Amino acid sequence: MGKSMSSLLRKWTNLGKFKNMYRDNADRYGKTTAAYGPFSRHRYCKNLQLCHFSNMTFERRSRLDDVARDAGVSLATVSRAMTRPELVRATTLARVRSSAQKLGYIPGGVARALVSGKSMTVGAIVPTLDSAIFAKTLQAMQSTLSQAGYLLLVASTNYNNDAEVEAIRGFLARGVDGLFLVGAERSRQASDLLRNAMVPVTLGWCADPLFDAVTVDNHLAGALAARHLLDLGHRNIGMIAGQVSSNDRQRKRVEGARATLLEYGVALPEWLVSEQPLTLAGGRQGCAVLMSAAHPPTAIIGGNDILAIGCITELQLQGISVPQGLSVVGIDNLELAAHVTPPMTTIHLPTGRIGEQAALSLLRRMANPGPPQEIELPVELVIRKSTEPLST
Amino acid sequence: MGKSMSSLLRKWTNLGKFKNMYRDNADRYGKTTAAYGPFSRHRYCKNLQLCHFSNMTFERRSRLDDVARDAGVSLATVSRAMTRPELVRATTLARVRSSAQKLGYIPGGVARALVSGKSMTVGAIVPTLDSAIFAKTLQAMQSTLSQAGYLLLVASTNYNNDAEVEAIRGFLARGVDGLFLVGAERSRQASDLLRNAMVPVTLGWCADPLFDAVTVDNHLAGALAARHLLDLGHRNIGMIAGQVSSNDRQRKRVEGARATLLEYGVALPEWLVSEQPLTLAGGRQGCAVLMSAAHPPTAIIGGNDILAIGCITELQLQGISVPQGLSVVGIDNLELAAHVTPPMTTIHLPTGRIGEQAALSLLRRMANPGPPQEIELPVELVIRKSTEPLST
DNA sequence: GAAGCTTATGAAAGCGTTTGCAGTAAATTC
DNA sequence: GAATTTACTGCAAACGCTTTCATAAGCTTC
Repeated sequence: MGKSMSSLLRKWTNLGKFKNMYRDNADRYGKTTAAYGPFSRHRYCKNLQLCHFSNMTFERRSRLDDVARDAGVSLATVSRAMTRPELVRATTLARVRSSAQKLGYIPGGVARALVSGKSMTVGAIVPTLDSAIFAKTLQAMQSTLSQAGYLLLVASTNYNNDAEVEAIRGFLARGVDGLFLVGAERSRQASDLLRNAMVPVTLGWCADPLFDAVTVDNHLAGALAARHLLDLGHRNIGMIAGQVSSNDRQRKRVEGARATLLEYGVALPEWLVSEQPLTLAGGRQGCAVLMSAAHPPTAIIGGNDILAIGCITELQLQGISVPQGLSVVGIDNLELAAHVTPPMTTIHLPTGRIGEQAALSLLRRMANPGPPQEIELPVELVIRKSTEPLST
Repeated sequence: MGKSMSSLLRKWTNLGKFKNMYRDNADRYGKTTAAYGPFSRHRYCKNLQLCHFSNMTFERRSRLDDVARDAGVSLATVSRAMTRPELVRATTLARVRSSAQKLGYIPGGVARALVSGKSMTVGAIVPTLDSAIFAKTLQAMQSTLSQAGYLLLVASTNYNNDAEVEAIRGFLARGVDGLFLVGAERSRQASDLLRNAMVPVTLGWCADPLFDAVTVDNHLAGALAARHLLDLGHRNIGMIAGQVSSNDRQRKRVEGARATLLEYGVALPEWLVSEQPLTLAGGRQGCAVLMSAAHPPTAIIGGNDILAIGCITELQLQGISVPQGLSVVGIDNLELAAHVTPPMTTIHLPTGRIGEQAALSLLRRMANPGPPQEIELPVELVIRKSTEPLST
């Protein structure tokens, strides 16, 4: 109806024949909108909103102009009162604040983000949230960021590169102000996205010359574990690790161990490295594999604590006591490592500090641009009761 | 300089005396903006952006109108091509898509959120990320949400009510489309905020008639643990729990255990309940406290698995073997519970499913409003090796 | 081949903030 | 008390999209 009416109108006024009549159109839009006002999407919904837990409609959230009206000032003044109170007179400020309080005003971060270009959120992409390591890192990160008024968006990839690309794209689309990622290896597509992101990126655990990074020396962690066992006299050492082809942290740890062993003339052949999922079950499975070899090792390095603890469990089940029958050393120093029986020797990685430092790095870089910077955090051997000298 | 110039101008033209000269002002703004164009904030920065890792300036991220120009269509058409491709002609669509690809266009979610009122993010607030339970829940949640195109914002409260209020406010300010919270108890301020939020809220673990919830029967979990020990003949039972005054989950578990014991005429007095931080160390400490009593219990219930595992560790250290010397039962059924020595009897809580169901609940409620709904997930006793009949 | 439908496209009006500039009230100076 | 400076406040543009309405372009149909 409305449509044919307006096409009739078009004929009558013969407007269709004119070009460059944008102003004219605008005028008509003005009138039309006013006429259709109450029925147009925006006008109609503008002051009402459906309540999600009762199907009733309520008044919408209050905006800057509601507060302005209530306080009898302009919207701009309210905005300034909110963000730069030193610019408004004390009496006005008080009036605005009490109005805001009264109306339960909550600033609209979305609009704010649009105009300022800052969303006050950073995104973190980790392989999985369901891991003590990443959980601890994210906890530290979130806590540091929130002190600076930033919120943390999280995504997990399940160690899948395509999921990572999707997550990056999603975060970029949401306009995050910074990005945290684990490891330095990723698909070409992901790298391209990051390089063109124009958003600070900080990597965790491993470094890439293109980005900021908070790292630990994974190679050294492996080396330290190996050296400890060598020092105890072990010469037949096995390792249970994650999938080295897709996990640069695990790969470097294996390489570090291998290189150190080699210094002592001890080989770490493929068949003494069992690649397993990074779970307790994986640790047990890896242990079973290694122990079923012709010459089972006298000591085992876990690529992380979870693998090492799984390994200890399996050994105990097989009736092999730790450390008398076999020494086990882990990497990470989870809280758990100190509380298993026997308390586990492991390489301490400052997991929480990685998150904290990554947050600080992001915060710094958001404030001042500059060349990429790597912060390397120290790793350290923690000797407990799961390792002992080789009994001859 | 500019200022005094313009006040001089004001005098000369005597404009100051006229009221309602907004149109006039607008005209002058128009000219002024055009004249100052290249020096005004927006114009100046509009096409350049500082690169965070090199101090160089690059071209800004491409926008809808860049793609439009490249494809030779209007901005509106590009928008439609992105979000409702069925509305544009196939050939146009292809042209737009290739332009978008070429320019590396990433949609601006912030603007999108502003106009649509949907930010495609949901917020989750948990006591801490650094806990296997919440980590697992969030992992499941994130994974379910991301399938629906939603992103997850997280915050942690460290069991602090004020932090929770801040987090809620922050999330609301960012315009989250849904909110997930743990437990049903919170400060008055937080409740008010949630009630007026006009955003779906889903609670986890405990229910509140005002909101949707995905719960487990914490009372039953405690009861099941107690009944299991009673069935095994134990009559002197202790419990290590979190702080019941501020943690409704833990409190209900204690209450459930106590009620069930009472059915058998067994009391659970205050001195047999040790409140501890929810850590392994807390579990050990709680165990030490209980075992130092005049009549130490013959069985202990852990308010969660972490406490129970800490408890087992402490017992082993004290030379008490589990289950021969003392039975221990946990609550949660973490992956770890099956892998400690001895494998631990515990109450299975569907931790991951809580996250998954909470995500689905939020997704449902964002689509259709309705009265609050509670989904209760089953709990179940899992008997392993840490409990055995009371040896008389 | 004119009239009517249907489909594709374009112009511009918002969405709720921040902020540059202009103008006005208040404070200070002479 | 007039003139000048300073402190505050207001208007409107801009942020990058989505969507409404109008029109233009293709189709049918008689």
